[in-house]
Amino acid sequence: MEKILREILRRAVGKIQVSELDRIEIEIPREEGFGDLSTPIAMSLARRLKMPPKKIAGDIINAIREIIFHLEKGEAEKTEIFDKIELAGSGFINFRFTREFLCNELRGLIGEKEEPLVDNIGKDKKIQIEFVSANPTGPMHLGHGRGAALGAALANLLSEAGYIVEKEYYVNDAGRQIKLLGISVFARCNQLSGVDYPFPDDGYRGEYINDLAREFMDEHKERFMEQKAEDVIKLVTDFSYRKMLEAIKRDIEDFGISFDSWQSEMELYKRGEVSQSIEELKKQDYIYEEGGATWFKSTIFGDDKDRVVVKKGGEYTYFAPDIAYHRKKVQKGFDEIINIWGADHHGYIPRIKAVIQALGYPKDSLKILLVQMVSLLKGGRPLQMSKRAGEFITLREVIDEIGADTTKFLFLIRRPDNHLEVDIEVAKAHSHENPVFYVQYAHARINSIFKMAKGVLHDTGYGSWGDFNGKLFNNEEMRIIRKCLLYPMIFKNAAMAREPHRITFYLQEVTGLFHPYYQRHRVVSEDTELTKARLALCEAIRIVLRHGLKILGVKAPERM
RNA sequence: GCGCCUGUAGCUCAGUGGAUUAGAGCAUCGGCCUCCGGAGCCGAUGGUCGGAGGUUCGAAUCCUCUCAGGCGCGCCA
Repeated sequence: MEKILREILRRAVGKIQVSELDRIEIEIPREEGFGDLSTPIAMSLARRLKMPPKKIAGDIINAIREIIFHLEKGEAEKTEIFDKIELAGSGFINFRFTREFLCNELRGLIGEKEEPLVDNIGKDKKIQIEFVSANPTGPMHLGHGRGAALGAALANLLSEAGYIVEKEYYVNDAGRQIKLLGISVFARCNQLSGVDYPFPDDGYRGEYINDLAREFMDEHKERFMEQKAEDVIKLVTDFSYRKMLEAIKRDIEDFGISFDSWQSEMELYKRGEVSQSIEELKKQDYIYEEGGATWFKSTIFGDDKDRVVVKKGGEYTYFAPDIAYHRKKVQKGFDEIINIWGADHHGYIPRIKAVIQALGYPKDSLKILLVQMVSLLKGGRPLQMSKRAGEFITLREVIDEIGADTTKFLFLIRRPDNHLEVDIEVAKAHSHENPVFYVQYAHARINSIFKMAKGVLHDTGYGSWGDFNGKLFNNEEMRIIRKCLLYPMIFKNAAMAREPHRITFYLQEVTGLFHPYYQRHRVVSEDTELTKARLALCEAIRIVLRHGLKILGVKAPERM
């Protein structure tokens, strides 16, 4: 429905002005009463043409009338497209489609015509999305979970939109945090065997550290006793980090998401890519020495200050492998790189963007999405978590409590850069206050309608319900059909904005129309013609629900 | 001190490169069960879009200042 309007507008605008227009804005009006679709294009043109918007809008409308007159004359079927085209407000053009046109579009949506549900806007462009990348020094927490849900949904969204997407997890398996994990576990091991050993001040303190220590002692007690402390620490560190990474991989699997690539930080060191990347920057004169340290001139690209890459002692900073990592991303030849980070890392953005530019890539080819914190409520009251004691609510606990599907949906219900509150009482509720349930229930309900309808239609000798009679639809049904037909546009906008939460919102809107409708009207009745029409409507809803839920990574249950 | 994010109905939040008469869900109040799943539905109440200026024919949206909350500002990761 958007496609045809866009084409008509493109031609109409071409008629009234010479220069090509880069963008034709088509909006979904705020209020349904305004029309099915609208365009503020006359107002955007007003400045350029130095003419009042209303005059331009009038000209465009006239041009459209001419175009569709020819269009309709040319076509054998002669379906009129617009029911109403009107100038509104200070220059909006509102369009309302005819019932015939909409029903025809509905046939397309439910698969009576060979058309894909959504446009290919990616055109095989390559995008990498890096997300989660939680340090393997502890279990995944809720923030990681939100990043995971977002990254996976974004990947679904973009690959469905025709992009080639790679999902990557960057494993911080080198560096101080891993060492600290090892020492923390080592200290606990000592305590287990009755040896007094100082626990590091900034060590990891969660219960899982004790578990790791116990596991290690069960498996390697003899080595712990016999070998030198230095060697044992190495062993413990390696053991602990592997166990944690395994645990994270299990969390991710049980959350129902997957990665295409696991990039190890250690490997970047081993293959010399860290030193190579700094050499490369040096050749381009972006590196200098000062105070015994090696600096990257990130200020050239707008960073607040230059950043140290090699410390005075000759050790690399955390930033150094990140340079190598982003160089690797660039070398892989993606058209766009998306990093999903916790919002507390926002201060890191300018220096990474600087790296991208120093490597000769445009600043905008790297997009960093920030994910804000998630706080848990129970019955409206916040659940306390004390980070100090190393105790926080893990993703696994929440999945076990409310299920992976519900968790994903709720993580995608808000814009990522807003704080999110999840009330687990609500999340567990099997009622309309639980938005996940409400949406899934609609799908299950439609399914059950179809199950029932199957028998009825066969009994009356009618096979397909695809040849429905659109004249039988009432206003409420037309409203739902319009909503369903907007899906491709919602999808496209969500994909272009890289914002999966728009799908979540849309799904709630569709189901918000369906449930009341269901309450008022029987789909399956003795009137076979009417039944067929209503089934077509249900099928349209079912299709958009399935598609949308698939993007979110949430099951569309046949029954609940 | 500097930087980033947020501030829209009692609560949680939409509002897509200004633009038509500010929206939704929940909560609250009042209704609805002969019927495809009541795990539901209908109706009502409710906002000077944190505040003040400015740009504009027009601002929740852009600019400046300001208030409040969160988060960052290491040769930590």
